[in-house]
Parts: sequence; C-alpha cells; structure tokens
Amino acid sequence: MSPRRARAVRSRVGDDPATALREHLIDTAEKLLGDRQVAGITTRDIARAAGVSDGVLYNYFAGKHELLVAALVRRYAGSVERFEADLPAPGTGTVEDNLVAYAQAAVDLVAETLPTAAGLMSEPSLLHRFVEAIHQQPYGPQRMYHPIAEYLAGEQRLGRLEEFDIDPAVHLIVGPALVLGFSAIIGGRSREDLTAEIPGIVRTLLTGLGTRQGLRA
Amino acid sequence: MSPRRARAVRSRVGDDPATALREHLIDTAEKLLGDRQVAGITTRDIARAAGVSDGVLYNYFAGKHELLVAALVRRYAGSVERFEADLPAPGTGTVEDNLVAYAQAAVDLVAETLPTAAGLMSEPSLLHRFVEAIHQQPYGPQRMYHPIAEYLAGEQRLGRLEEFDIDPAVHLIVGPALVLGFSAIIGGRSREDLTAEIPGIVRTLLTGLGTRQGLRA
Amino acid sequence: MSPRRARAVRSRVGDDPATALREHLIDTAEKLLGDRQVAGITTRDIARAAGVSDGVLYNYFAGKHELLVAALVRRYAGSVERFEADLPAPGTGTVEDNLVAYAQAAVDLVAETLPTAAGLMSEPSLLHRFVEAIHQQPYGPQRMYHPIAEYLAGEQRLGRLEEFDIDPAVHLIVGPALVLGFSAIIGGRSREDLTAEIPGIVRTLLTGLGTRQGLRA
Amino acid sequence: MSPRRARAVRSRVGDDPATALREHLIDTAEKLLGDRQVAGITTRDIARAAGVSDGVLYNYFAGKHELLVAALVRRYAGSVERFEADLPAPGTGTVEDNLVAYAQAAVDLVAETLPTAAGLMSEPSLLHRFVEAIHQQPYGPQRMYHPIAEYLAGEQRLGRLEEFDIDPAVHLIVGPALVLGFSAIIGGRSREDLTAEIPGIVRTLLTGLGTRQGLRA
DNA sequence: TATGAATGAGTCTTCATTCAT
DNA sequence: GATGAATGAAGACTCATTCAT
Repeated sequence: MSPRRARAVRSRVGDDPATALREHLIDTAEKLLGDRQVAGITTRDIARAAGVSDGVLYNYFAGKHELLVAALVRRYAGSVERFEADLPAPGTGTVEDNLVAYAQAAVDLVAETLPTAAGLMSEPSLLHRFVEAIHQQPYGPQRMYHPIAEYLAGEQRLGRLEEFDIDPAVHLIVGPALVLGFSAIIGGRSREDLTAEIPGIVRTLLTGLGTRQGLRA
Repeated sequence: MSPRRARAVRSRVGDDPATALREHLIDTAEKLLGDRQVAGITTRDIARAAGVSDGVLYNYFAGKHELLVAALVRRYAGSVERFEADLPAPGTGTVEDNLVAYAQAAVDLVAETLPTAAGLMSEPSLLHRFVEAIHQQPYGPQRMYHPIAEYLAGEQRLGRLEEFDIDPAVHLIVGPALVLGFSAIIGGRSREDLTAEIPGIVRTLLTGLGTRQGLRA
Repeated sequence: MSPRRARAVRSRVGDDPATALREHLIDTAEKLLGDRQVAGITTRDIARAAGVSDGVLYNYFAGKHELLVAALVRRYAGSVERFEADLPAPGTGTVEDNLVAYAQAAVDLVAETLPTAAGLMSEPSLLHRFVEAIHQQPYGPQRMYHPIAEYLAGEQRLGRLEEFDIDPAVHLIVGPALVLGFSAIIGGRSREDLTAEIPGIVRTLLTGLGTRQGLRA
Repeated sequence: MSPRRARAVRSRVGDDPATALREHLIDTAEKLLGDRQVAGITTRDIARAAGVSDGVLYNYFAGKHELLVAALVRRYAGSVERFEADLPAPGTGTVEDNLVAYAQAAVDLVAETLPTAAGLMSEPSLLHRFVEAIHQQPYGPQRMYHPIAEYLAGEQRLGRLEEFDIDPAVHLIVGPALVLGFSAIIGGRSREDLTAEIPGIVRTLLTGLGTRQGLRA
C-alpha cells in the first residue's frame, strides 16, 4: 500500500506523487508572491493556501527559504517569458515603433518584477540564494538584455540603424524602462501615464543629443 | 537641576543636552541602515548600538517607525547632497566629460540609495511615512532629475547641445545609471567595473542610434 | 497521522484530543482567577500553570482576552449553578428557614463572584466582552434574582407570605447578602461570622420596621 | 536661601512649603481617580497633571502606591462627608420619607465609591494598604452604617418605629442601596431609574413580608 | 508520509523608579 | 529640593520549525 497523498493533490493523476506536492507548494507560494511582499508570507499562509498541513513543507524543502526561492525563480521565469513573447523582429514595421514596443515590454517586465525584487532585498540571505539560483543565466533586469541586443544587431545588419556599440545602446533602452517601472511603484503612476513617455524617449535616443562641435562630423 | 545625561552622549560637549541623545539615536539608526535592511533592524539593535537602554527610544520618538523615518530622511538627504556637490556647470570642460560626470554621480547615488529604498518597499507603512516625510521635494530617483535637466538646458542655451526635449533626455541619463546601480547591488559588480561602462553609454547617447531613413534629415 | 499532544494533557484519555488542551487552558485560567485578580494574570502565568509553552494559547484563542473571557464565563456559570442547587421549594419547611437558606446561598455566590467581578471593572474591554458573552442571561448579581422571586411568589400563592411587591422584596434579600459578601472580601470576615448575621436580617425583614402611625392599618 | 519650590505650587503662599507640594500631588491624584481606573494612572500622568517633574513624587512618598493610597483615602473621606451632610434627623418629617432619603444618599455614595473600590480590588497590595489606612474607622460601605443606625435608634426612642434590632435593619437599608449602585455601574442604569425603585423598597421594608402563621402575634 | 499541535526565541512597547545635574 | 532623562524588567503576541502520532 503506497503512503497517503496529501488531500490537496490527490486529484492530480499521472504525476509522480513525490513531486506533485512539491510543485503544488511552489505554485501556491508563487501565487502568494503576487499578492503581497515576500516578508509578509508565513509558512502557515502557504500551507493553508495549498490546502496542506503546516509540516509538509519540510518534507520537500530544507525550509521556508528554499521553497520561497523556488517560487521566486518560477515567477521570474514566467515574467521573462511573457516579456519575450510578441517582440517585433528586425526588419518588420518601423524601427521607431519597434523600439517603442521593446521599451514598453521592458517597462511592463520591470513593473511586474520590481516589487518582488524589492521585497527580496530586505531578506539578504534570501536574495543571495535567489541570485545563486538564477546564477548562470543573466539575472535581474539584465535578463531582458539579450532580446534587445539581438534586435538592435539585426536592424544594424539590415542597415536600418547606424553603427554603434550594442551594449551601451541596450542600457539606453532598458534604463529608462527601469526608471519608469520604478515610478509606477514608488510614485504610484499609472501604466498609461508611463506609456505616454516612451515615444519621446525613443525618438530622443534615435536622434542623439548631438553637439555643435560636430560629434558625428 | 538638569537631569543626568546618557552615558553614550555624556562626552559630547556643546550640544543641546536635550537633543543630543535624539541626534545620537538617529545617527546610530542611520549607520545601521548602512549595514543591513530596514526590516532587519530591531529596537534593541539600535539601543545596543547607541549604547543606551532599550527604553530611551520612546523618550524621543513615538515609536520605532518615527526614529527609522528620521534616519532614512537623514540618510537620503546626505546622499543627495553628495550627489549635488561637484557637478560641472554648463560651459565648462567638454560636454561629453560632463555628462560622464553626471552619469557617474547618478550611479553612485543609486548605489547608495537603492538598497535602502528597496528594503523600504517591503514595509509599506514605513515607506508611506518616509514618502510623506520628504513630501514636497521630488522623491526617489527623481531627486537627481533637476540638476541634470538644468545642466542639459544650460548647454543647449550655450549652443553646445542640439535642440531636444529635456525630459526624455534626462531619462536617458538617469536610466542607465539606475541599471548600473542595480547591477552593483544584485550582481555584486564593483564600482570600477560599472564606471567603465559609462563613457560608452554617454557617447552612444550623444550620437544617437540614427536611422537610414534619415531621421534628422 | 495525528499530531503530538502537549505533555500537559497527554495523560488525559478519552478526551477529544483537539479540544483537550483548549479545555485545559480554560481550566487553568479559571483556577488562576481564584488565586488572583484578572489584571494580574499574564499569558506566561497561564502557560506555566498549564504546563505548556508560551505560544500554545494562540493556537486556541484569538488572544489573552478570549481565553480569559472563556474562563470567566465558566467560573461564573459554576458559581451560579452551585447557587441554584439545593434551594428549598415553596411550601417546604418554614418560610423563615427557607429565606435564611436563600440568603446564605446569595452570600456565598457574592463572596465567590464579587472579587472577580470587581477585578473585571478595571479592565473595561474585558468587562465588555464578558458581559457580551453572558449576554442573554441577566448578568452580575441579578442572576440570583429569578430563583428568589420565584420562591417568594410561590409562598404568596400558598398563602404563607403576605401580599407585597416581589421586586423590592428581592432587593431586600439580595442587598444584605451583597453587603455581607463585600465584608467578606474587604473586611476579611469569615463565612461563619457572616452566616450568624443572616437569621436576624431575615426575621427583621419578615416583621418589618413598622410605624406607630399604623402603616398597615 | 531656601531651596526652590516647584513651579506648580509657587503661587500658594502661607503654606508650609514642604507639605504644599505633597498636598498638591494628593489633590491631583484624587482628581485623576475621578476620571479613570486606579490601574490606568501612571506616575507620569500624575506628574504632568500636577505640573511637576516625574521625580518629585519620590521626595514625598515612598512610591506610587503610597501617593495613591493617600488620594484614595481623601477621595473616600470626601464622599462620606457628602453622604453625611443633609441627612434628616429623627422626629422630622415622616419616617418613610426619611428612610427614602437615607437610602438615596446611600445609593449615591455607593455609585460614587464603588468604581474606585472595584478598581482597587485588582491591585491587592494597594487594596491592603488602603484598608489599613482607613483601619480604625469602619471601612467600605460600612462607613455609612453609623448615621443610619443612629437615625433608626432615634426614631425608635421617639416611638415612631417598632422595636427591632438595629444592625439587621441597617443591612436592610444599605444592602439594596449597594445593589442599586452596582446596577448603575455594571448595568449602566441611570440615577433616575434607580431612584424610582427606592420608595417601593422602603415601604416593603416598613411593612415586612409577614407570614400567615402570625409572626408578630 | 502527512498531520497540525507544541515549541520558545524574539519583537515592540510601557512605565515605576533612580539619580546626575 | 526639583528636574526629567535613563533605566530595564516585563508583557502580549508571532511564527519557523519540530516531532509524536
């Protein structure tokens, strides 16, 4: 007779029973991360929300932190995937519109990610383990660098953009997005409000600030 | 006649005895903010670090939060002052060097300010009171906008920079600084490492990404 | 499968394990109420006396107040039940003896109830919740009114007592009992001492103070 | 040069400076006793209300308790004095009206005294010292016995009341008053409401409950 | 393995009392 | 004597973790 499975996952069939509950706990914790700050989530909250008992957690994770880190990674991965979807390819539409689209996606990613990331910073040990967990892949806001870099390089290859170093340029797109995302959280500004600022930024970036001394000359 | 002074501040001379300990407590809390996150600071920590007993705090502040807000404001004010000092004036040196200086100062301010700001986000009530406390002045990263905007406008007036909208341009300077500051904290990158990226970003910003379609034409 | 039970109640058999400790805590608190005033009972006192750890309380009650109210209600209910037991019925024995028995029971109830009730008055919020808890039934000393009123009415119906209004008469029995109960607590007089005063009071009440002006005539 | 007198009493002239402040503190504490429960009064409250510094108290009293006991005694003495004033003398008016007046005065005394007395019971050590302080004189509700006993004996001597033992009769007047006073506090009943019950009680007491068996015969 | 009650260290806060000035 | 700031013990409550069943 195989041991009893937790009530909450008994309906799931076909999964490996040993990992089904583990996954369920991570999913539950991830959902909770959407509602409140990391620091405000107790093990009991997770257990209750998952419909399991307080102790199970310790059968699958070394402790609260390990579970939380797993949930954070999953949440972060989801946000990045949403970011990467529907980005325009080089050569399509106009460069300017495309850059606006990239910037907008970046703002959204930041707005989605930042509150959690911020909460994470108040728990240094948790932050450390989170950073370790997403170690090899580019972390933090930089995870969005690659698609943007690819796009810019693509347009350069197609001749729709001048020659310039890719890395600084990516910073010039991601940076303002981060600022706007920050404003959303701290200043309480609405998404529409922020979105309105993007075209001006993109246009200024495309033009450059220039100099009378003939920088480009 | 006068009541006795706390051991911890008995050596301070010339201060108003009535406020010496209050200041000492704020200073102590401010120092603690440099070491760890707001959430991780207990009243006992502050008392111990200040060399006073557990209860003093409540002789000068309504509670832990009030003391912490005072310390946060002081800390923030200090950072902003350091940022505003030694910024080049329009018309001096070269525009490019100056923008690098501004960007560098911004990165430093971010690196200094961000960890605390982030920690603050996990304590909504504290954040609220902090934001209220620095109410009239622009808060958060925006505090660095004004000097940069002034500088850019100044150079435009002097004819050393093209015509462009100021606000987007400021975002294009502050944004990358914010990203680099973030990297310092999350990625653990050194100041030198980050500093090395700034000139490339400034140059790219001055030049612009351009378009073959002749954006400027 | 079932979680472990607290050491303190592990010996209790046959109880519902889920409520055994809850009951144990209420019992413990009730006992403590016999020893000292409500205000002087700390959560730690209760935990220590119950032989459990400081935190258990919060697994069964919303807080100290809720536990205390439960204990107060139980204590009060017990006193009232003891009061109501063994009271003589109308028509049995002599009226005078019966009234002495009622008065004696009332004195006992007061002596038992008053110290706690008094202590309760210094904790308005607790008093409020206690009064709410025993909401429907008449509270305080009035709980003893009903049986006495019934008895007097019964004897009147049987013709063993004159016609008079019931309510004032009840006051005239409960009142002296309250005074004697008070004396027990404040004056530290013994039960025997107080008991000796009851027959005289009853006899005087039966006779009335009269007036030469011929009140009854 | 005589030492400085506390600000708060510097205006009082002619008093012994050493006792003026002591009196002022007792007066202040007494006033505070009218506003809230004993347990809710802090030394700081008293000092602030008295307009003196926190520490003076300890120059005149062994501690908070001693001051509080002094204030309690003074307060109690005042209530008793008010009770004793304006009581009708034997032979004046009608006996019934006079007994109503005595009962009413007793209810008022109880209503005035009881809240404080009740609060006192939650502080056993304080209660003990208070009882000791008013040791020789009859304490608690019994302080009102003497005038009532005198009155009853007077009327008996004048032939306006039958022969009966004084002590039980006093209990039969004070007792209901205590009950009504209690109702005022616990049940929140108004003075008017309670006053309305007094005449019925007095009349029933004068008449007596009687018995068909011919108690008086 | 799942359960969920028990554990107890740790948090903020209050306040009677002391004592240097 | 007066001042009033400093002291520090105590109190109610939280919550990650353990472990008997």
